[in-house]
Formats: sequence, structure tokens, C-alpha cells
Amino acid sequence: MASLRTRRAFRRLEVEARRQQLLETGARLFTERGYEDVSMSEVAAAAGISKGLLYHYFPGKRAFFAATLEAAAQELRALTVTDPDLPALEQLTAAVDAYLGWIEAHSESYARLLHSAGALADVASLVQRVRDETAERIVAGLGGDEPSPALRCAVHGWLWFMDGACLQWLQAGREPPRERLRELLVGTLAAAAGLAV
Amino acid sequence: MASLRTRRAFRRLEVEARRQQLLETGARLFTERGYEDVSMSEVAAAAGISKGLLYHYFPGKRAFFAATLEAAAQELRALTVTDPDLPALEQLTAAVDAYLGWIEAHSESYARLLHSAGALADVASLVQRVRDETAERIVAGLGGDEPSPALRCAVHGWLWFMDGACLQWLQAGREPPRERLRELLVGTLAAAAGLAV
DNA sequence: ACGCCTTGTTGACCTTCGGTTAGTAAGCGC
DNA sequence: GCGCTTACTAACCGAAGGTCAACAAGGCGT
Repeated sequence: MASLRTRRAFRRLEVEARRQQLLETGARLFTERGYEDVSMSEVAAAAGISKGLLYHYFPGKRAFFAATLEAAAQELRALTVTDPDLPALEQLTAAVDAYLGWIEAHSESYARLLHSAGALADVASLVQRVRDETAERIVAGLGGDEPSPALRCAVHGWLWFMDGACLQWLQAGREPPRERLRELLVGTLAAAAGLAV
Repeated sequence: MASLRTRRAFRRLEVEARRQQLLETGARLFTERGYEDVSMSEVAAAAGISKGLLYHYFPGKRAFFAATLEAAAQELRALTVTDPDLPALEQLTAAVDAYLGWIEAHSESYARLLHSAGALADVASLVQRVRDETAERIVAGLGGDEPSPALRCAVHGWLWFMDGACLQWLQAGREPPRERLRELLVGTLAAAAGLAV
């Protein structure tokens, strides 16, 4: 009788903590099933909050999904910055190795990032921004001031190559060994760039 | 007064004609805006029919979208089959050239196919089926009976390379010339496969 | 201890979506 | 003309994304 009027008190969280919790919940659900098959109500329920609060933290479903990937994209992008004083080949090798290491550690996020790249315009631009930026840096490092269209194609193509090879690599249970894959990737860029000069 | 009861007669079309019309309408709308931003009601309205009829022809939105891409995927897949009696390099060159030709002629469908590749599971599997099949054929032609994991990565990666390079090519206004791009593509496969043996 | 005030949080509400179905009419064969 | 097949419509449904006024948790000054 005593608790008839207990309106189920809720816990008040700090903004950043709540935001983080929502992102994690969303990431989990979106990874398990696709973007389309997860509803905002569901995310809210899984996080133990109301739908309204979810919309208080994120302006919409797309934005929420994109935010879910943003962190991964940021990390991935950060890995490609290398010490510019080192020889080009060493920089490349180091960057590729770091990339592979991250993928190994976050294979789920990586696969989700790629597979949902085309789904929404927001995510597509997210992936494209990372790729374009990386491509620009590589092109600049390779082609000097005035890079040829062919070189641009080669570098852009190579970035796709990397993702295709990595996806296949993950799917095949991380075979061949990481060092071998790294060599393949680095070697292919060298070859493609050489062909495109 | 006379036409007060004219319940707006509708035109009856043959099944295949109607189906084709719907696919074309859908393709147009989906290309203009994304998958998410086009509603089934909208498609029906644009085609001048009821939503119910649209659902009579296609079991759901995803299936409709996939059907919209199916034709393109079929054509693209058909292009990769070559005369097995010719030398391997000639086969490859011919297939790549045909691929580039198709892309040039259907750049919109191609871009849409790639950009929405990850969106739905149906479409993803559509693209992946084409890629896997092509990869299998190339791997078989290159690696004999027991292809190494590294070779699989190389070939899969190269298929992605192709799409990345082609997308960049289209975006840059078909620069460099098609023959040059073809050489880059063929050369890169040769190099990657060589590295992966 | 108490009440105030900020703000994290709710839940009812709206519109539109994907999807279903009972029924209508076009147009062909007789 | 007449009926029969079937392309087609329109009204409908549950659930989705999205909005909003009101509520209460909990830190703060007293």
C-alpha cells in the first residue's frame, strides 16, 4: 500500500556520462542488427530512459547513428598521422600497421563502419571525409605540387583496396598474418603509384 | 452534372510493362535522393498508381530498392565473363575495358549501386555476390587449385580498388582517359597478385 | 532542515511511414 | 451485351521518427 504512488524515480546523470552511455548502447544495437532494424524507442528502452531524452541528446536518428561511428572514425583518422621527418616508406608502413592494429582490436566497429558507409548520406560523408583527407595527404607526399588525375585514382583506389583486403582478412580469420598483409598493402600502393606517375 | 459520378477511371497495364515503369520511377527517385528519403507512397504517386499496387508488384521497400539495382548488377556481372580461350592478360584487359565502358554509360546507376552497397543487407549481398563471384573467377585463373589467403585478400582488395578508382575517375570528369585508367587497373592487379603469391 | 532554482528527464501527442486487405472496375472471350 | 479474370484502388493499421509542455532530482544558499 505504501508504494502505490511511487512514480518510479529516475536517476539523474551528468550530461557527458549519459551521452556516452547512449552512444555505447546504440553502437551495440546497431552492430547486432542493422541501422534500419533498430528503432529509437528500442535504444531508449535498452538504455532505460525515455525516447524524449534520447532526442534531447541527439537531433535525430541519423545523427545518432553517425555519432555512434564518429569516435571510431576519429580514432582511425588519428592513426594515419605520422612523423613527417621519417622516410616516406617508413611512415607508410607505420601508418598501415597502426591501421591494421586498430582494425584487429575493433573489428566490429570497423565492419559496421564500412558496411553502413553507403546507408546514410551522413555516414557516407564521414567515411569519405576520412578517405579524402588521407588520400590528400598521401597524394601530397607522393606527387608533389601538381598530382596527376591518374595518381589521384591510384591513391583513392588504394584506400578502397585497403578496406576490401581488410574486410576479406577479417572474414578469413585474420589470415594471412598481419605482417604479410601489411607488406601486400604497402607494396600495392607503391606499385599503383608507380604505374600512375 | 454529367460527370459527377466519374470515379476517375484508371489505365490497366500489362504486368511486365507496369513492373518496368515502377522500376524506372524508383530508380530515378532513389538516385535523386537516398533510399531513406524516398517513401513508397511517393513512388506510387510519382508513378500515378496507388501504394497498394506497388506492394502488389514488390513485397516490400527493401526488395523494391534491391530490384531497382538488380538489372544493373546483372549487366555488370555479365561483362566480366570472357572468352576462356584467350590469354589471361587479354581476358582481364577486355573485361576491365567492358567494365569501364559500362560505367561510363551508366555512371548514375553505378554510383548509386556503390553508395548504397552497405545500406540494406539485400543490396550488400547483391554487390558482394558480384564481387565474390568475380573474385573467385580471377583467383581461380591466377592461383590454381589452392589459392593462398594472401591472394584472396589481394584479389578482393583489387575489386574494391577498381570501384574506388572508378568513383574517383567519374568524380574527376573521366580523367585520366579510359585507356590510361584501364592500364592502371590491370597493372595494379598484376602487381598485387605478384606480391601475394 | 528547508525551500528554491537549474536542468536532466518524462510521457502524452503528432505526423508519416511501411505494410495489409476487402472490394472495385477494366477489358478480354464468349 | 455478359460474365470472369485480375490489375487496381482506397480505407485502414500498428509502429516508426520526432516534438513539447510539464515534472522532479539534486545541488545551493540560507
